[in-house]
Amino acid sequence: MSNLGITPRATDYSEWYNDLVVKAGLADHSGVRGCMVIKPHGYAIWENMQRALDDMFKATGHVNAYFPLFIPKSYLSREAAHVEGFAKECAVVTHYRLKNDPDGKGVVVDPDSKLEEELIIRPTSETVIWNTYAKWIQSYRDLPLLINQWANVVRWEMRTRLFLRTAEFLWQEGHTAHATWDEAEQEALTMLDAYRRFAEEWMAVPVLTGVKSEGEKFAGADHTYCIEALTQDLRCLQAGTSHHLGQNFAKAFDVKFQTAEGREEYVYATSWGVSTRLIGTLIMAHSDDKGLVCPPRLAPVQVVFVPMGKEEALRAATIEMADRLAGEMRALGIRVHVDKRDKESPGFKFNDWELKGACLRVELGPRDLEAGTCVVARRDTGEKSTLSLEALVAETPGMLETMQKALYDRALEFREANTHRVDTWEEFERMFEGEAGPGFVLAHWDGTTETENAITEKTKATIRCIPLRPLDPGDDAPGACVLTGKPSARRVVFAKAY
RNA sequence: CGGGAUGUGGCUCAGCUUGGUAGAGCGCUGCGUUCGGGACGCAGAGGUCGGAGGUUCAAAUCCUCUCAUCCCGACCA
Repeated sequence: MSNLGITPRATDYSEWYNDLVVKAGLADHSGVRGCMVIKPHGYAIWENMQRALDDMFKATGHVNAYFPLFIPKSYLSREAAHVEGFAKECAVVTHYRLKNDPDGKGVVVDPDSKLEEELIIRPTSETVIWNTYAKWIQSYRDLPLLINQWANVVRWEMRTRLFLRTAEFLWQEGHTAHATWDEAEQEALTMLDAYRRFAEEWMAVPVLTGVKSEGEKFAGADHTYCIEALTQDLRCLQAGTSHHLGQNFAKAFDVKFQTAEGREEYVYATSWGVSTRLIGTLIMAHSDDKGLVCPPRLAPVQVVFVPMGKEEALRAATIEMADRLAGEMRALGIRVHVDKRDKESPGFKFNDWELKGACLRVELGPRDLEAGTCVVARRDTGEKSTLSLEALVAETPGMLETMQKALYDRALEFREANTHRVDTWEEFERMFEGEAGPGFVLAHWDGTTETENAITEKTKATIRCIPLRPLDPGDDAPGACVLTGKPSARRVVFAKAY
């Protein structure tokens, strides 16, 4: 009995998160340290995300390609700043052969198979890609080069959380080359905006867009843009990044092109990515103590039918009706499931599908069949309504849209209620006291890394971003740094980060 | 990489102090009764107690080493 249900959020938020991910069948811990198994139900969310994002990339002129998993060690040494960022968490391949253990059972690494040059499992692909682009780019006519890849990457993390931080994760990385600084800048901003739209329109998660401070930016970038989401436990979750790499990688890999005027110049670059972490973001934005609440546009199961009936014949009749209606919904492109399990009671199925995040549940019993009606329950509000069977299919898309919008509105309201403006150090410190985060705290900062570090050391708060647009017109007015009192051009966003 | 904890059927755990040849609940399989908010009865299957050494007539239990996982810190999409 005690293993029914999940830990309530109020009891322990991270236990709740773990329970939800595992019990809703999204992912599981694997036997491999730091790595998770993404289960079919979780992978289905990822597939829906991939489809939507990929369409956005294609619509902005990008094409997909695939680059190697292995990176020769020498490549990584080419761009110094970038190495510094990743060196501590790289998996390294040193041998290429196993042999039977001469002393017993099992296999051992064959010492004779040592690689002359070790291979690094990509923590990100800039180096392989720029090594390749150097061969592809000669003329301004080869630009811009707009390529994306869907891939796995490995960062040897010490502490892992399902979806949020694992040693291996799935993501998408776009890598583009441009003739001018401005064009690369435009690209970085375009993709940032694609991420923002994806978060808002598909995930129903409002995000802040901004630029990272020097300390928080991608090592190797000139500057880094990001989208930042707020979780239910009032922490900040970086959901996507878009980097203007300047000419850093072009210089490191000698990627030059000839301009129309015949001059030789280094190209300008961008890279941008989002990962399976988005699934964690989604969960922490909308879900509740009953389980997953998934925005309809990404939900693997948008509608679930629970047919019921005491006697065999009645049950058969409700199943038949459910199948018919489900067929009509599928024709409209709705993702439907008919739960025909015989051994589970309707009550069990209700709870089970709430756990798994089906958006709408259609209860179909003998009494409904007789009356020509059904009961529809909405996952986010729990609200139940009785609909006629004739109206059901036609009204479903509208109900899904309503829920999609309601989730966004609720999340936005939540963020607004948890965004604070703070002007004194006393108040700032108080906000970050205790375990729970305070949400977003907008405060003035003098712009120096020293102050940023000092604030983080004192409060555990980090600068999540410098907003591109003020959330409130007043946020862009000059003020005095919350710690040092030195001049500040605008408010920046502080939060406790995941 | 530091500090703490835990490894016993698929899952959650008891047994370990005081060594004597392995248990419960859930899940699973079969049959029957059930079915509008987490159903029930009966009958079954399933574990060399994380691994390797050691002590002992005898080890899940005691000792040593090792591996793995989880929590708390430092680091991170």
